[in-house]
Amino acid sequence: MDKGSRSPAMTDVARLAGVSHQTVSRVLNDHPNVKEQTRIRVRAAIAELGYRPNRAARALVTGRSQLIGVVARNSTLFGPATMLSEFEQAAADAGFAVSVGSVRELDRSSISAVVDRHLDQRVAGLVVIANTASATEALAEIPGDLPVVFIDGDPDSGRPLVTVDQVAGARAATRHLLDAGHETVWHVSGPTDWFDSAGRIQGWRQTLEEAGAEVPPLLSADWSAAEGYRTGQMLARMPEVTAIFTANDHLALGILRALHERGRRVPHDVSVVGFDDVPEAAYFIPPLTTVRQAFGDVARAALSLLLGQMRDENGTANQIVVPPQLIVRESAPRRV
Amino acid sequence: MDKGSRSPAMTDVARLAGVSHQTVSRVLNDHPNVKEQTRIRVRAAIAELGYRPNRAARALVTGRSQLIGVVARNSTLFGPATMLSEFEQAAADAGFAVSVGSVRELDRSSISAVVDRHLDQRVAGLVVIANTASATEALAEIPGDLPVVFIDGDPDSGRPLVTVDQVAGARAATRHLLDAGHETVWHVSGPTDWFDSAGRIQGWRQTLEEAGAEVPPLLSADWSAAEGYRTGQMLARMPEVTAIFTANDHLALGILRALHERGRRVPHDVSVVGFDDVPEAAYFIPPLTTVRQAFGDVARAALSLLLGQMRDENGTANQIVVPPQLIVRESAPRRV
DNA sequence: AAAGCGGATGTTATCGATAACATTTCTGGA
DNA sequence: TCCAGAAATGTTATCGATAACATCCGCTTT
Repeated sequence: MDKGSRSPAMTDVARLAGVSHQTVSRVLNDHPNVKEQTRIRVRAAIAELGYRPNRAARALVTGRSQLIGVVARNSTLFGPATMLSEFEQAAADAGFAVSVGSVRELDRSSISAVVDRHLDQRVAGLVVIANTASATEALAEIPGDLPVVFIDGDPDSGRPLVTVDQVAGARAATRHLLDAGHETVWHVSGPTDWFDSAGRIQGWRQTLEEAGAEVPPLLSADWSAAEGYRTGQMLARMPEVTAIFTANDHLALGILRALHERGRRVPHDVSVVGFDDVPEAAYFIPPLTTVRQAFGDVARAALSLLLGQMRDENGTANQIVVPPQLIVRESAPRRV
Repeated sequence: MDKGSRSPAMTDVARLAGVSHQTVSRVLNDHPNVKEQTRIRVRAAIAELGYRPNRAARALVTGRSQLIGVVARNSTLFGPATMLSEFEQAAADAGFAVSVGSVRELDRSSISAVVDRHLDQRVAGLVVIANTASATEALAEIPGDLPVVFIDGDPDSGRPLVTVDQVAGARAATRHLLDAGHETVWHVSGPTDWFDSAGRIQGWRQTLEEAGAEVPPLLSADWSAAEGYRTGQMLARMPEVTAIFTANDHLALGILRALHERGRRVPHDVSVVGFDDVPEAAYFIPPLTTVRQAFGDVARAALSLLLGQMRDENGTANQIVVPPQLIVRESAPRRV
């Protein structure tokens, strides 16, 4: 429709509808005091011209844009990538655009730079996927009046936060292995400075202690299949290891291969449970028992917390915990 | 530093530096006609106040923001997720923010909606990750004067495009298997409406024909391990199948499991080559020979094309093709 | 019938930057 | 020494929306 030189502005709509631009603004923002008839006329003019409000102008005068900034680690890890994608969908449905700002490392200065970039844009709110404690420190950079929600952050910070219940997930995994008859369960964790890792370690340890089982030494790794493999080579040589719970599915993959190479059969000799339920986990050899995280739910919860903060000024620090779900497959059946 | 009520504006800087706000603007935009001494004074004032330009104001007056929109399928597939992440990094280094707009399906109306959202934001340019032909149609929605770069789009469109050389990758994979002594190579492709799939099919078929090898029926699937498994169950029962080239690593994973279940050894009985080189491919059972795509290079190339278009108006439709690399591992060694 | 009131609408100021034009200050030759 | 022309800087208009205030109108109330 915009055959003209530039796209129509509010005054163009106003002229066509025979009202002032302010009335157009009122219609757009659903102000109560507009006569129904006028509203209809304005709407018609908007449609006819194909008018769309200039967000830059709005942002300039209100000091706030219809933009939500996301701070995430530059990562192709399944969790964060899925989270971002889900969040964008949810935000779009609510009329918000999402600006991503990824960082290579979650250190103070990188985060500070990304937050600054977002502040430049006058984002209406910020979502921080803060897997590590170092990310939480970057709090200081964020102005107090800007709505912020953390995903996977520090549960004790008292800040609005959405997270998967890592402890419960780890408990379910460990419990499952104990119930299947194993004397104890070994755990290969993610990096210990990640909150996710910490929660999973805690759940694993608690469950063992409650069951009176011996707690084996903690093996910590990064999240990669490579480190899983390396750790697996060691575990494969230890006949007393019959049950392994890993902090994610890719670690489990590496371990499965190491066990396979050493001739230790899964689940006959060793049972393995992962975490995440990546789409291909069902096709590992053997199919992986794992803990599924509802990333979509987390993303939607984060958005709703954020929108809540943006509405009421009295942002009662709210925390939402999403329960995980154990998916049982062959690598760790109910009974060996 | 901003203890005051609101963040400092250009006039505040101007007052402190003892110049007009226009001179501040000139310093910010690197205009040539500013005395060195003045420039220094302004820079000092900027630093002292912690001033940062208001992008909304700039966007309003120039009609264009420092924002690049990305249109992508809502996807946690390794390729697209990596691409987005890499692109954001590159854009940030160049001073641009990235707004993501993901769609569930790459159909005309979804894309149109996302493009509209981006236009609302007055994006300075658009990157479309257009894996399928249907995405290309959405061209029509994009104003002619907006810089656009396609990633993985239609090579014949004549539009600026960056893509991995799928044909070359498939040729290398197929060639590798033929050189290892296989009579022919079976191919499990991705969805046939994806450009990636089409290129890989073409490279596979060409190589077989040139070698005088029989071309087996094409097996097409989606990108999932699940379909790889299903297809693999069929292939595993066919003794004449000794070499399989799959369109991505997850398909290969499913096939590996199916072969394993049927007792067909890899690579002794059957060789398998994937595509993508996901980080965990080296830890499949056995480690997967695959074709690595340099997503980082693609992202940076896309950005540079886009910036080029934004500078010169005469956007000579440029196309960049990034070569892939064959990574040889155990699933398909050089000699069986 | 006049006053008062609230609903509906219009007018003007404003946000913070760049664009366009105006003005002042340097230069280097004639 | 003076002047043209360029370099450096300043002034004012502008982008397109919302905020704040002003006005108009119709209705109730006394």
